[in-house]
Amino acid sequence: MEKRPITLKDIAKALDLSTSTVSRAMRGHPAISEETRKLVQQYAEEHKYKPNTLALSLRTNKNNTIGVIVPEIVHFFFSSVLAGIQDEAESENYHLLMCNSNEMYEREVKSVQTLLDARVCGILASMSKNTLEYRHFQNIIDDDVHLVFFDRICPGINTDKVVADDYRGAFAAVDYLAETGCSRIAFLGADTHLPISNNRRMGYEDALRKHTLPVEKKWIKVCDTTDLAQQVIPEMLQEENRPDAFFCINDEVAAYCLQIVKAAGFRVPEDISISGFTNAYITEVTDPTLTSVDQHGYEMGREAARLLINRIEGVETKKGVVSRLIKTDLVIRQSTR
Amino acid sequence: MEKRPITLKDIAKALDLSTSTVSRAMRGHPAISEETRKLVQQYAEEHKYKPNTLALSLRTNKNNTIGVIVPEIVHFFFSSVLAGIQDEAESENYHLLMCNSNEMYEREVKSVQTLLDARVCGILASMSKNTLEYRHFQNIIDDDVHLVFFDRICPGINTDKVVADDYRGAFAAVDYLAETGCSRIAFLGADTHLPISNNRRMGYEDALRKHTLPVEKKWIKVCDTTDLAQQVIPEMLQEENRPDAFFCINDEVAAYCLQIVKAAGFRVPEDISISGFTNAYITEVTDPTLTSVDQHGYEMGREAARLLINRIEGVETKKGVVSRLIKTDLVIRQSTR
DNA sequence: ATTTTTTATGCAAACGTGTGCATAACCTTC
DNA sequence: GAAGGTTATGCACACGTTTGCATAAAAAAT
Repeated sequence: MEKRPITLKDIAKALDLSTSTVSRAMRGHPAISEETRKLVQQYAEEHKYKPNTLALSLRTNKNNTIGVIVPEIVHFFFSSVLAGIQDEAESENYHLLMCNSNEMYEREVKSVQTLLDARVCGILASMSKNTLEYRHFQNIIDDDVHLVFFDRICPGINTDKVVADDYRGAFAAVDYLAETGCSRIAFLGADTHLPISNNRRMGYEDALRKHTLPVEKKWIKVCDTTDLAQQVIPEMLQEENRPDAFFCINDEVAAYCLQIVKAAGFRVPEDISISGFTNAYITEVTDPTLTSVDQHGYEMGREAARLLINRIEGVETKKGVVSRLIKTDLVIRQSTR
Repeated sequence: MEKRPITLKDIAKALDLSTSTVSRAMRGHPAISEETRKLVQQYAEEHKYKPNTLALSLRTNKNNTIGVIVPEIVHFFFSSVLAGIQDEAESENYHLLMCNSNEMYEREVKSVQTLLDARVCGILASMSKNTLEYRHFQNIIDDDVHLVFFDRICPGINTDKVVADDYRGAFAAVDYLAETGCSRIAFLGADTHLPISNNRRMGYEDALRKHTLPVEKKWIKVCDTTDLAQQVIPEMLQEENRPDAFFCINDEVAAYCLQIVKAAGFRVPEDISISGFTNAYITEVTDPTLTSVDQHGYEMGREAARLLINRIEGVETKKGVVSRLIKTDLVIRQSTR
C-alpha cells in the first residue's frame, strides 16, 4: 500500500553496487566508469528516482530555502515584490517560505523565529509599521543567517538593503505639481520613524524650495491609511488657505483623497491636483485616473532576492553593507494638470 | 568563528548522558526521572537549544510544509486566499512553500515538480486558465500527497475542493439587476471549460428565467481581461438593442466596463447598470463605486488549508471527495440602481 | 537472601545522502 | 615479473533525531 519513494540504497541493492558508487555515479563523479554511470543513471531514470531533499539538507546543512517577511499580502506593492522574489528564487532553485507579519510587531517576531527554526539560508524582510524594537532582526544576524531588507528598512540594523528611490520619486512628483501651477502642495505621509516617509518628505521639501515655495508645517500630515484620510483631508479643505495639490504616500490614500475632494465640490485637476505613490492597479480605474510614482515592486523583489542569493552563495563578498536603489518613475495621468 | 547551533548530542556530552536520554527528557517521556528531566530542560533553555527541523523531517519523513500554487500573485482575490492559507497554516505550525504558475501551463507543471521534490505534506492549488492536460495533478495523488483545489478546480481530477458559491452569487447579482428594472443583461464571462464561469452562467440564466427574460446568445461573451473588454464592450454598445446591464466575471473587467460605458456617453446606473465579481479593493474607488459579489477569498484560503491539514493529520477521514462551498454575498454600491 | 518487579538509562539502528580513506583490479613500465 | 601508477569500487562514518530493546540499579516481594 505505502508507496515509498525509491532511494539510492534501493538502486544500489538492485544493481548490486554500494550506495557510495551509486551516489557518485548520479552526480557524475570522475572516478566512476562510464559503463556503471550509464547503468545507474538509466536505472534511476526508469524508476523515477528523486533525491530526498530533506536528507540532502541535513547532510549539507543547507536547505535552499529563503524566508520572506512582508507586512501585508493583500497589497499591490508587496505582492508585486513577492512576485519578483518568487521568480528570482525559482530561477536559482531556491524555495520560498512566506510569512506575513500583518503589520503587527508580535507576528513579526514570531515570523523571524519560525524562519530561523526552519533553518532558512537567508531572510528578506520589510518591517512592520509599528516595529520599534529590533532585537529579533539582530538575532538573525547573530545566527549567521543572511538578511536583506527591502523597502521598509530597519534603521537600527546594519545590513544589506534594497529600497526605492523615494527621494527622487517624491521630488519628481512635487516638481511636476509645482511646474503645472500648484503652489500650496500638501504632503500626506506616514510616521516619521519610517525612512520611506522621511526620504519622500525631503524630496517634497527640496522640490518646493526649487520653486521657491514655502514649506508649511500645516500642510504636512501623517495620513497613510484610508481611515486617517477621511479624518484629515476634510479638515484641510476647510481652511481659508486650502491646498491646491495633494502628494500622497500611497495610492489608496490618493484614491480616497480624490473621492473626498470631488465630494467637497472641487474639480480634479482644475482646482486641486492629486498624486499617489506606487502606481498600483487602482490608479487606472479612478475617475479621473491617478498620477502616481511607479515603485517597480517586481524589480525590487528580483533585486533583493538576487542580492540575498549572492550573499548566500558567496558571490557578493563586499564586507560592509550593500545598498541598492531602485529607480522610481513619475507616471502622469489625469489627476494632475 | 563558525557558530554551530547546539544539538542534543552537545547537551548529552555536557551533562554526561546519552543522546537518547536527552531526547526523551526534552519531550517529557515518562521513563525519565524528574530530576534529569529538569536538568536537561534547564540546560537546553539556557543554551537556547532549537531542535533541528531538518533532521526531524528526515526521521519522520514529514516536513510540516504545505505547497501552494496560485495562477497569479498580484491579484486581489488570490492574494486574499493566500493570506487565509498563511494564517491557518501558521496557527497549525505548518510552513508554506509558495509557487506562482503565472497562468502558464508549463510553470504549473514545474511548480508541481518543485513541490513534490521538496516533499511537501500536501498541496493547495488553483488551476491556470490554459491548463487542459492534468497529468501533473494526477502525479501528486499517485505520490500519495494530499491535494486540495480551491476556486479554479480541475474537472478531470477527483480530489477535495473548496469553491465559492458561484451559482448563487451570480444568481443574486442578476436577480438584483432584473428587479431594479434591467431587462437586457449581458454576461461577460470566461472560457467555458472553467467551472467557475459555467456555474456563474447557470446562475445568470436561471435568474433571467425567474424574471421571464430571454437568454440571448449575443449577450453572452467571453470577456475576462481588460484587453478583451476594450474590444468586446464597445461593439455591444453600438448594437440597436444594446444591453442595459453588464454582469462581469471580475472587478477589473467591471471597472473597465464602467470607463468604457461612461466614455460612450451613458450614465451609470441610470442608463446602464454594472456588477463585478470578487469585491476587490477597486470596487470602492471607481466613480460610481462598483456593485460586486464578495467571494470571501480569505475564508476560502482558511477553509482550504484547514481541509488539507485535516487530511494530512488524518482528522478528515471521508473516503470520497470532500467539497466545501464558500458562501457569496452581493454587495450593492452605486453602479446599480 | 534470592527472585521478581519497577525505574532510569544506554546501545544501536534508522531516516537518505555525501565523502575521506582504504582496497582491489587492472594496466603500464623497466 | 616485480614495482609503481591508474582506475573503479566499497567501507564506514557523518549530519541530528527518534525509538525498540537491552541492561543496570534500585525497590519490592517472596
